[in-house]
Amino acid sequence: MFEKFDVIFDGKKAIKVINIGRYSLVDTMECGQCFRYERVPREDDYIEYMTVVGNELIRVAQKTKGELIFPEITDEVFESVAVPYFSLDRDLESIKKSVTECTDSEWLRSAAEFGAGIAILTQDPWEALLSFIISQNNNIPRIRKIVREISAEYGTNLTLKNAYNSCPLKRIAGNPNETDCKTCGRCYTFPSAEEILKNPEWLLPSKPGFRYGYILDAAEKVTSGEVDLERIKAESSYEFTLSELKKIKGVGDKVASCCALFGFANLEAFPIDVWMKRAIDTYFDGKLDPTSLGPYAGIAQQYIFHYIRNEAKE
DNA sequence: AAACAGGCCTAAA
DNA sequence: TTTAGGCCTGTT
Repeated sequence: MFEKFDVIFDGKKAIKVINIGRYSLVDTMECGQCFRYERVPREDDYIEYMTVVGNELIRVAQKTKGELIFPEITDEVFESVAVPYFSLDRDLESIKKSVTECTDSEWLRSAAEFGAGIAILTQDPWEALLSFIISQNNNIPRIRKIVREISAEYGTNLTLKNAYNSCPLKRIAGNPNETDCKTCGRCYTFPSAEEILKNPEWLLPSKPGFRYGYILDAAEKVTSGEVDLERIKAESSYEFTLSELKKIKGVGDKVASCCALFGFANLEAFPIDVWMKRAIDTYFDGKLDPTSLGPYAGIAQQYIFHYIRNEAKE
């Protein structure tokens, strides 16, 4: 179980968390499970990100694996937002142990060792659903751009609410205009299904292309309750999550399983995309039964995904 | 300039 | 039940 205590960071009160295994902030944020993270440039050797979670702008920094610092966060936001989102309650080491005990593959064991610091975030199901609908036949920079622009179009700017007392992203080189939040789009809340349905044409400037109809169908079915996200969460069954989400046009196995894993915490979900297909062909003789990997097959998937994409780099 | 990007839908075997 | 083409847009 993690421990937390107050520290001074950037001259202000922050919360430091320790005893979270080998938690790696970089690997967790950049393994492709979420799209709204932003790296904040720093002078020192901390790695810092900011991200919008629900109605909160969260900053998080790391210098040493297994330790996290949340600058300027209140205890209330830490407990109610940061702990669940960053899955600080999950024991990464025992998850890794479970995965390695479920396989004979030396390659997968190496992948698990390599990716032991990856935590599966617990994202908002609706935002995850839309993000992965947008992700299809698309690349990550553009996915992130579309999500940002949709947020800026509909959402609320959280900059002023931030105790940082200014935009934490002023230091980000990619921000085209330091004073124009709408153009930057990084500090906005994500719109609800109802909000999108009220002004669907606001989606168009982000150029979602053929995904436009899919987003609309998702918004309609979620608003009407035909796809009941609350109930899916309550049932907490992977099979049920998949079958419900696949009622939405544009949601197939891959998008549904990503949403199950990253939005509904169905940790046995095993999304198979082109990268996974390649990995299975190359390292598992073309066949790998996800259920054989146990209750944390989804984390195994992340190990594999992360390993094939980064193995050569380190 | 053609192919591809962390898919899915539809039509046709 | 499986397979090929097409799809918006942007980048290489």
